[in-house]
Amino acid sequence: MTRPFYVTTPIYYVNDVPHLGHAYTTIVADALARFHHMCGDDARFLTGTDEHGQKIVEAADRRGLTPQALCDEVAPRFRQTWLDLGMRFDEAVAHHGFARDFIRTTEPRHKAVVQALWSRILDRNPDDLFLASYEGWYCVDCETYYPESQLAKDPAGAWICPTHERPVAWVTKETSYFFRLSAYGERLLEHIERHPHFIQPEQYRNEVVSFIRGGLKDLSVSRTSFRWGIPVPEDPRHPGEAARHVMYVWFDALTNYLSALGDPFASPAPAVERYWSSAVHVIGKDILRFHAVYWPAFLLAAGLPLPRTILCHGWWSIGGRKISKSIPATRVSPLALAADLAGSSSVPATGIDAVRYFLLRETPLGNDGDLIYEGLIERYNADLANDLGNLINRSLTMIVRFGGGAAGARDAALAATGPHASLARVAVEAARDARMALDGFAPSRALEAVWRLVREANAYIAATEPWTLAKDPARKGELDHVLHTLAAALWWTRLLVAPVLPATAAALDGWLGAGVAERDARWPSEDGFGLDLPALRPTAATPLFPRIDDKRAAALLASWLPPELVGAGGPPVPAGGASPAAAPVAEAAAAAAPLLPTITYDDFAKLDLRVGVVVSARAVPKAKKLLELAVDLGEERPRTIVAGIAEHFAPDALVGRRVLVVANLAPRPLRGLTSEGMVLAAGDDAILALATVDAAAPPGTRVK
RNA sequence: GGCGGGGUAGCUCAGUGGUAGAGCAGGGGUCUCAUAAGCCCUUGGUCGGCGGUUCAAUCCCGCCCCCCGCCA
Repeated sequence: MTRPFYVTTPIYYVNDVPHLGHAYTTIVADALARFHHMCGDDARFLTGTDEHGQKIVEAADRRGLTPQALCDEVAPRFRQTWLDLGMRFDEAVAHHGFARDFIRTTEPRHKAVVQALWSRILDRNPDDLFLASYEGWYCVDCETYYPESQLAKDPAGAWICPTHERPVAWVTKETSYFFRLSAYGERLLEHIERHPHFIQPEQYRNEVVSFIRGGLKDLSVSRTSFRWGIPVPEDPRHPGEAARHVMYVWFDALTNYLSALGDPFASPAPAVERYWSSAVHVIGKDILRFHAVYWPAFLLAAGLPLPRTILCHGWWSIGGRKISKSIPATRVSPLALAADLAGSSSVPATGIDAVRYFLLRETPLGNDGDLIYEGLIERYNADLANDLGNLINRSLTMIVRFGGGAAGARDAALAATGPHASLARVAVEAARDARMALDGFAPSRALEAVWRLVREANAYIAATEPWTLAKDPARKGELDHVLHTLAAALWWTRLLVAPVLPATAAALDGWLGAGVAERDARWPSEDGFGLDLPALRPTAATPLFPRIDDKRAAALLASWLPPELVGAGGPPVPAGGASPAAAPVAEAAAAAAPLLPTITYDDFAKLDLRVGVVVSARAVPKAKKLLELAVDLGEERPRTIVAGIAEHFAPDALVGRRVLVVANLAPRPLRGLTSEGMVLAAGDDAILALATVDAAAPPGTRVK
């Protein structure tokens, strides 16, 4: 009997437009499900949409729709996004080999279980659900009451919710059902104590513990102010009262994890019994408390087992800016980003792989991440284009060219020696380390481990030089072994990257001619390197991850960064503090690099800036970035100036241009030349433009 | 204010009681199967600050500063 592994994402608020934050959570869960399936576990994946609550009613009213009609219209946005990202639902078992489910809280199967859960709590612990009235500030978006100490004020002096930057409403004396959360503090602490992996990573565990120790307040779990929710079941203690209430959104929403498995109180309840105790809830840190405190308390009250792990991750920001409605540029569409990255790839779906790779590799799970577009391109080029994509391409080319399309033949004696043995050792370590990392929910570590194999395979090619072997018929056996080993390295790479890079794995299957369906691919066993190859019929590949050259990088950056945010990639904007209304402007201004310390006029006067005219320009041999310029400053002879602008300007394009030169800079030896000054250019890491003058000032003219 | 996490090379991060590592970026070299990719070599750090324990601390203890989070 295989081990069950049940992984869930939060159900997303149905009226949201899917953005990178949603995609991150879902991709983490998806990669874990794929990994566990490959390890032979009985994996199961769940995501869905949260469709009840007052804010849905408001949104529907604005559009003149019924709440249900609105939900039916917009719920497919999420489903389709995950489909577009390669996660099938209907035929999931056929494609991935494991079950995927998409649940909506308006489905009958969900409502029935929520009501059953409520009734069960009422049966077992009637005191845990009681009527009381309350009043206070309420944020519709959070579905939560707040004391004034936790609220902020907008410029007009009105209280607003700090998370949603939206006015809170004063709700008076509404009678509602309360859940006696205060009775569960000790039991929750005990569970957390006994199950060290219940809340991960550990920083969040500590947070929850201290929150519980601070004392738990009873929780309002129903509403009478709107009807768009799951009705509270009849309460014999208060005839007629229950009919006025619908359930508090969190009681409803959290229960999806269970309702997707069927009725937990039915007998038998096969899916619940099989999967529930293995549940891993992947969540963002904003909803930690609901998952690590409220949800387990509900379950305890109902006498149900708790999920295995609450896996909490950080937030992504975009160029240092929190993802928010007020800054549209932060609402990055994962699909649009993937399409941009795919560019001219022969396999467009690898754009999705690139996004998945970046999100999982860039930042350790649990930490906040920041998407800096320059960094995205850098990582894409370095890891995916140069290392992985190029490895795939060059290896298959050689297998086809030098091996006639056969994957060669293994030579056991040779395999135990030199670079052959070394590659095998690294492969085994990569498989083991990546497995341990993913078992421990550390995808960034796992990818790091896998890339040790990718690099070693590139080094293996350099060490064995198949092109040299191919010239000497006497070394045919050695060549065959090298090609076989390369095929083995590709095969293992294909397996190890598959949880994160499914499209890459599929493309490799095609090129390798491996007759193994995705659903049957298994995580490599530790002693199988070179021995576990399926029958292969390799064919030539085409570039999977085409390198993004400077020109395309500039175009992509220009399209990603709207004009008002150009300069992003600088220091993050300080969180909080600034008043929400003023935030966009303040953030745009703050995006520029911080100023250097103030200098005096005397400091400035030490600079001798001159207008120069470029007389000639040529690339400095063997230097990527350097141009050797001859610049006329009106002196006896032109200055030689070595400038690091070769990646952005062709030599010919510079001749005749007026530039600004620091003329009294101490000469500096560079590449066997002596640079006698410095050309001013705009841009920090990436040069954007040369500084110049707007009229034909003669060479040597002082600038101040 | 309380609690927690963190402050290590330009960037993103590992790490250990014996005076530090990886990837990227930078510099040099080199092969040609390959996406001007790869491979090899290499420059960078008083491991936030000050004390203490120790033969020895970046790692242990105390105080302080800064950042982030949760709570009040």
